[in-house]
Amino acid sequence: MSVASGNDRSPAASPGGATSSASEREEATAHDVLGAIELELAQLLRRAERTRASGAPGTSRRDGTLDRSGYLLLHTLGTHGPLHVTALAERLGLDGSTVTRQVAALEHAGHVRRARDPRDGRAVVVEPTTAGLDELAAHRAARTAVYADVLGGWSRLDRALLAELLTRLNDDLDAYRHRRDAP
Amino acid sequence: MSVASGNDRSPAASPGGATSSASEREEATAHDVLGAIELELAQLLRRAERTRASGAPGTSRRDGTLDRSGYLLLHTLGTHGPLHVTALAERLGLDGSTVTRQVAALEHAGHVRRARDPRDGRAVVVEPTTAGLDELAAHRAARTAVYADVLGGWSRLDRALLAELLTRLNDDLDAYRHRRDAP
DNA sequence: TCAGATACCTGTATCTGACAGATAACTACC
DNA sequence: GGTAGTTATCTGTCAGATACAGGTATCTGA
Repeated sequence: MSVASGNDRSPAASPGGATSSASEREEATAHDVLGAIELELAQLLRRAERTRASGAPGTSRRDGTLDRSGYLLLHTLGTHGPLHVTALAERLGLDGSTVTRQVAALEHAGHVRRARDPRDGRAVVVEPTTAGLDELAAHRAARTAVYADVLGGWSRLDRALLAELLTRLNDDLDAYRHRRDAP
Repeated sequence: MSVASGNDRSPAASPGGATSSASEREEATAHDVLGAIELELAQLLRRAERTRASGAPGTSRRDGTLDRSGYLLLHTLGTHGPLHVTALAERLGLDGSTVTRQVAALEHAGHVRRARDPRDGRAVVVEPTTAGLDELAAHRAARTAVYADVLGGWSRLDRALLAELLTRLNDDLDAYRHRRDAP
């Protein structure tokens, strides 16, 4: 499990020229690490798409269980309490129409309740039902169990590191997105 | 706020083993960490899906550039050399039909070349073209640049840690998938 | 009151992938 | 050789997640 053993002889992209100074060599290394992160993330994401399509880890749906979108939406509601569709979209980083559909699906499954906001006739307050929260907990436990299996060989420290680094990565990706959207 | 303060993240025993009767507390903590990992990954993956749909980081297509699927396929070819469709599907963890279509798209764009295997008339050998490899390198540079921006505030050590942990995570997810498929 | 902003919903399109079935080619065995 | 079974690929069809555009209802301020 050597550190990022980049067994990756991509035909190009090698910073040309024999490196002379240490700083140049360091930059090349930094670049490689970024490339490795980029590649690993791409692979991770594609794998996840495949996983979602088939029924592997925590997926099922159509029988009342949650897919990832529903899971994250419900999780947001469970964490922040009842929210408007717009607020959900904002927190989830999604288009409002997408959230509308996800909420509709969750409502159909009995996981959330929708109600007009009495103080704003345009707005809809989305609130988790008890059944929804139960399903959320069960789903979360199932997903966590999968990761307990996947990460069975990891030390506690490495798991903690992964959790923290992923959190930071998410935060920084979020910041990046905002940086790009705003200006 | 570097995570890797003590640079020994080796699978050594948990530091501060002073906790004696706290096995219950430790289990709860371990569970929380798994839950955090699970949640962060779910968020990461969903974010990526959104990113793909809009045009943010490394997406463009239709003008000869690569989407993520094409990128990974081309990368596999660049790393392993010419491969059959089946071998590609196996390495990418995808259904053969999916690879067929991705290869067709890449061929249309001039990024790969297809040829019947002379030793097996059923098989098709997929090979990257020079243009494809160039595009791969350019694409990879662009994506790497995005991550250089996203991870701009990270220490070199944390980046290296992330790269390693992601690599291990991918490997273990792969192993998990095989464990589930085979038996 | 009326214009504009806001919140949500619906219609439509795209991207990615899977599964099932069709076709062509190879392999074994009699 | 002929026939059956296997394998490699392709094609048809479907589903999920999401975006964008446009529509309707509602609110807000002058």
